[in-house]
Amino acid sequence: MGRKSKADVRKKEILENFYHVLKDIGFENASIAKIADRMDVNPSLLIHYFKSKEAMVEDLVNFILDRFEAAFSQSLDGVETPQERFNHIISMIFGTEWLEVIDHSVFYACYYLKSRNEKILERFRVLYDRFSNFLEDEAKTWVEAGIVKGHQPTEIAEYLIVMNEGITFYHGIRQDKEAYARRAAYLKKVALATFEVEA
Amino acid sequence: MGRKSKADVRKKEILENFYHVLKDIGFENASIAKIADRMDVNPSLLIHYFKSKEAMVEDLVNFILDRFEAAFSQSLDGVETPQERFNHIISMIFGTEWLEVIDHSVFYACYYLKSRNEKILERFRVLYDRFSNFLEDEAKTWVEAGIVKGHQPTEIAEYLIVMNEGITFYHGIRQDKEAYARRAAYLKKVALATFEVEA
Amino acid sequence: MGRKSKADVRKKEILENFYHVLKDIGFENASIAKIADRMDVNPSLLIHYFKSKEAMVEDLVNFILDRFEAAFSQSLDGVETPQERFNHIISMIFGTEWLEVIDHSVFYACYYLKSRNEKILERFRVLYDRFSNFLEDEAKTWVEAGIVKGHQPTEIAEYLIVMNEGITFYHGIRQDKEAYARRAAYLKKVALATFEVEA
Amino acid sequence: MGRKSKADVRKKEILENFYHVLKDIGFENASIAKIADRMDVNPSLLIHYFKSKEAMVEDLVNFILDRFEAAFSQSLDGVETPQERFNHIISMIFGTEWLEVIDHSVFYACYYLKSRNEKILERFRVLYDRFSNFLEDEAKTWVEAGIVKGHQPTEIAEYLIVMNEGITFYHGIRQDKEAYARRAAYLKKVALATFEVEA
DNA sequence: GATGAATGAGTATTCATTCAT
DNA sequence: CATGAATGAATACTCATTCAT
Repeated sequence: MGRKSKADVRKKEILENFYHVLKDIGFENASIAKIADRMDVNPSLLIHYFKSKEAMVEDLVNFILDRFEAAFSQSLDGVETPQERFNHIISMIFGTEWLEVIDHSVFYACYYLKSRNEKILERFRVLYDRFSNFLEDEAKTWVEAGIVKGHQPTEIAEYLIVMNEGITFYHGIRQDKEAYARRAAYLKKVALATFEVEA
Repeated sequence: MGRKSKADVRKKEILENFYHVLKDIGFENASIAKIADRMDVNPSLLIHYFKSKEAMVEDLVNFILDRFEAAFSQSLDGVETPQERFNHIISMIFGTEWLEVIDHSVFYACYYLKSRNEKILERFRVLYDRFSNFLEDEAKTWVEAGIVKGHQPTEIAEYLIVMNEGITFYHGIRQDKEAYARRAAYLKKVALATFEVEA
Repeated sequence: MGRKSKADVRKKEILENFYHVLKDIGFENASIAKIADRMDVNPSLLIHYFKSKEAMVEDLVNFILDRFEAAFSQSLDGVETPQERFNHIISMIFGTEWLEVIDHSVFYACYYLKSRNEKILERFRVLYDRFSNFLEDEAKTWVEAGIVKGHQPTEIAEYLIVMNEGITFYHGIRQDKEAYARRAAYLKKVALATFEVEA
Repeated sequence: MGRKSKADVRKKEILENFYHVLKDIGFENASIAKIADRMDVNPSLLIHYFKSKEAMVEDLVNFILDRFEAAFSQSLDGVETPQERFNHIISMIFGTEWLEVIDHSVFYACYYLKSRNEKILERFRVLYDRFSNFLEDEAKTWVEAGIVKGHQPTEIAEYLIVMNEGITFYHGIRQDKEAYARRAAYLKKVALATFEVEA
């Protein structure tokens, strides 16, 4: 009902290009002119669609965080039993595909921006609220099914999020695929032990 | 012959001001002119000392990461037995004083910069190498003293770092002191269980 | 769709002002800001049209050398017989109107620039190629009509150019109208003798 | 009597470096800092010796024009009979060694400057006065010796100067050694014919 | 919907220069 | 003699933005 207006398509296109400019030349060098250059259009066209750069940045954060959610929920499509879903989610939390959804540098640029812009902070909160609620809901089924023991669903959710963020952050410095794999494997093992999961 | 060099003192002073400008108005709004304004000196003086803004940013990262190290090692001064050191370090990893050493927004601005500047990345590596080695050395004494069981020193070090970064990152979004305390307490409890520490 | 382009008109206007700034305050003092000041517009408007100062300078050289050509060919309009054209051209080569087309100081600033900018050098080459070819073509008709004797058209062309440049250069130092006239008269007489022209 | 003060030596050294900076990066990019860089000294030292940049530029022009005179008179050392001196001077006027004394770009930068600085103009006048007087004196001996006929010494001097400057200027655009040689040979032949010199 | 003109504030950096040491 | 601190004005250029077309 109500197909996307041309403006929405154009805006998405612009954000796509914005993302790539950020990836290519960095947050500090990105500008409306550079994005327009990349798209071969006039800079004022971007202002026409977004009113201001700030609004554009806010929309970009939405755009990027949406991608995260989409990638996450998409990859769980069709996975149905609690046990399967548990395995799948654990694999993702300690896995590497995660990192390829959004460029590391762009993601942390957005994360930084949350400290400077209330709307962006709010958007991050929504994302992590949803993520946390989602994991909590999942954890309930795991507890009920006896897959994990001895922990509250809320606790499980937070544990997984913290682990995931910690690994990602650390990997940003030690960009070594093997070390990442080794570290992730160890932490996954620890997590399974913590939740008393049987091998 | 020649005028006495004030470079070291002056540079430090400039970096101090740079840090506060970043904290106050953000990375994207900070400029040489703004720092100079704050110091009531001429902008070209900053260039005189640092040659370029890029060099200045690099030095700033050093300055900030040095502070971290200093704060950490200082707080352990005079703590001597393995047991006491273990308690102390665990308290810091899961504690809150950590967060007050450097402004959250400034820290993540620096973290972001590492993706764009090889020298900054290297500086981060050095910091985490040292941190990791330090924790590893500590962990050896804990293992030897039978305080922690069933894990390699390297593993223990990485576990603690990942936990600490994950909590910090997450707290950046959920800036709620009570939630932080609850979460940290839970994760600390889990950590102690993982390492089979007796209460 | 889009706003009507004023670029050609505006660019010419800017170059005109650039020329006058150069004439008034010299190459070493000329700046985008000074030109903009003179035009009562914003400096960034000049960048808007020329992209960079270097491009602007290149266009200025074109603009100035175009003027030379225009002045030269214009002054020959309607002069038709070889003999009349010969007289006219000799008058110009050894004449003074030449000097008033472009300010001496600006011309030599451009000439200097050719050593530093390949495009400008090329533009000078094109000018002198055309000038030389033009004189050669004229010289052919002079030889055929028996006006000049004993020299190849190419030689005649180069002789005249060298003479003209030499006189101009020398006059730059000895800025004395009478001395110039005397010198030019003498050299013209010599030239006519060289080419065996009957008085 | 009175050996050169250290200041004089140092000043010469600075001018030497100034000249090379001009040659390497051009008049528009040269600065006191760049010269000091090249010499590995402090910029304020150059000001210490020359009081201001303008004075430095003026001294540079002197320095360069002195070189010209020195090169010219040196090359005539020991050449004694009028006929020999005539041959020698004609060779130089139409020769190529001339061009190698001072970098073309630097020379025309100085020539340009004469339009902007009265002292520099005056220095050029002195040079060409001397040059002209020198050639006039020589020409007298040539006339007396019957080597050249039918022209006044003053005329001969001016003819030679104009020719020389014209060739040099033209060569700046058509930087082709062979074309230069051909052109110079032709103009030399014409000059000898003009002065009725017997082969 | 899209362009290009125009602005005005801002950027980092360079400049010549002065002065204390 | 020489250095380095410090200034203040200037540089080309980029920025986001507005507005007319």
